Amino acid sequence: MADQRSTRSQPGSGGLFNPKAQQRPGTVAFRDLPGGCAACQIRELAICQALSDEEIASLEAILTQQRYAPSQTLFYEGDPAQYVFNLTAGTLRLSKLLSDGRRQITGFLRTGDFLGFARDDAYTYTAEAVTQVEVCRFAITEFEALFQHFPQLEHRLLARASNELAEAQDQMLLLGRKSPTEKLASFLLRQMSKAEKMGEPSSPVRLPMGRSDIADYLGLTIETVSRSFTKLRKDGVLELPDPNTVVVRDLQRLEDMGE
Amino acid sequence: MADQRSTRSQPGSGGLFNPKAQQRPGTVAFRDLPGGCAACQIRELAICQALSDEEIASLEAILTQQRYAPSQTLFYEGDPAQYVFNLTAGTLRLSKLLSDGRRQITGFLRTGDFLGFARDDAYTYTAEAVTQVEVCRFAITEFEALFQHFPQLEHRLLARASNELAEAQDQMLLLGRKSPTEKLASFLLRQMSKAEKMGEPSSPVRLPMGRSDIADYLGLTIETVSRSFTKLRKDGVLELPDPNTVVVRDLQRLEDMGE
DNA sequence: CGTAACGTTGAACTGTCTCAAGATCCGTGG
DNA sequence: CCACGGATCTTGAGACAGTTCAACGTTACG
Repeated sequence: MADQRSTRSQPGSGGLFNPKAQQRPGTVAFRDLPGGCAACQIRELAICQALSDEEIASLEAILTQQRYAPSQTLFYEGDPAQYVFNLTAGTLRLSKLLSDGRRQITGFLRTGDFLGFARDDAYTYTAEAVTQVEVCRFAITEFEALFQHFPQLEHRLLARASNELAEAQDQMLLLGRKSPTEKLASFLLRQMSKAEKMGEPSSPVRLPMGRSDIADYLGLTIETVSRSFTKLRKDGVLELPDPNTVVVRDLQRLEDMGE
Repeated sequence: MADQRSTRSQPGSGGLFNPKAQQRPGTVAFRDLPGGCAACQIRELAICQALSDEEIASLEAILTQQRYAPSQTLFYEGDPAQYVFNLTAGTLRLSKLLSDGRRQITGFLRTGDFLGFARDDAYTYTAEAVTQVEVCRFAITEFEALFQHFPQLEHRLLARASNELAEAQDQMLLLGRKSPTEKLASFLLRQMSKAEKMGEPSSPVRLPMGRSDIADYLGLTIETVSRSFTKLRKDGVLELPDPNTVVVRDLQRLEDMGE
């Protein structure tokens, strides 16, 4: 019934049982962007997209840049929500836990994604770095104050939220009704399309997360994920030079399985 | 893409194979609200909440009221998105289909809920009436035009979207990691809290949807849903005077099972 | 070179689904 | 008023997909 051994403690993790967790060890606030937002590479991807100079300046005035090492936590489910974030580099996972340790990952975030909105002033999920991560961090109160003057910002957030909602519904269909192989195929297709959207090649897909993260994202065990990879490989749909690199050999068949 | 037929034809259904389906048989545009929005009972629940008189007037100018009979369809997944809706009475189900007919219900909507935002101008899910339903319908173009003048409206929608997103994540946790009994318990608890929020009694909960809808919402079969109900009943947690009425006998235990 | 984390594979188990039959409720018509 | 048919729900028995438990392989790193 329960997937008890939900692993979680990882090396270098600034987790609950690390006495220094409060200090977010390894987290660094830094300023290494000469020219500021104006020179930001990912402006086009993020909420900053198509904002006026005045708006950008207002955002820039209240942001702090931060770095997180792999498996470090940005915040825990239930923490009082103080900040919102814009991911400028790396991959993040959002997850929720049941009291016995079963975990569900609700999404992987990439460069350009936005996170942090909460309900009743508490985060409803945990956010952890999968890879090395860089974010722009804003105090929620300051961020929301900008809405008054820049409705465009809120408009952009609503568009993003609608999109996330549609993705969440796709994921519900996946979790509730797809077989393990279908789940994995859908997952890989989505990773590919996201990579493509960022100008990366879509065929040798690089998966930054491990099998355990994939399992908890797809509602499976790591063994079933591994077996599904093996099945797709034996069927000639994929090649796996290493566990984190997927070469698609037969896109048509992958698509047939995914939808 | 959508497999329209998917078992689900129900008596009185205005489905695809009904020759009059294009006309939405039984759908009635009506005006039976003397006094208009000003007199609307559910203003406090809906997006209209706390809008100025001017804003309400603008909304009222572009709205059409409509009625749908049980199992009638408001729109199908993939339809070009022309309208957004505010549900003023009854219960609605949102669902997505796989090509072979497997269905996932992504949510049940109640009085006061808002629906219709789409991606790329097409609806991403199907919306059907569970009970008799009444809605206020707005043309999307006209509705969005209001954002320019009334940012408050967009603010309200963002708040709703954030909330829906949090609920969607709860549902992912449910679908991916909970056992059938836990799923049913969580479902009942949520129905109870929603009923309570609308001033209805929380203990004899009325479930407007059938077992098949519950199954497709929880990612189970109807048989497993039925067996889970039976289990909760035999354990003394519930009573079931009839299949659509749930009396909670042991709330503590229900809560323990749900989370 | 040894150890630990991660991934893969195998064998057995078990929970959920599938298939099938019976029970219940409701509207309709004899 | 009661019999009938259809839809929905419940219950049972058996099959099977995915999990659990366990061992082994691989890679990275001190």
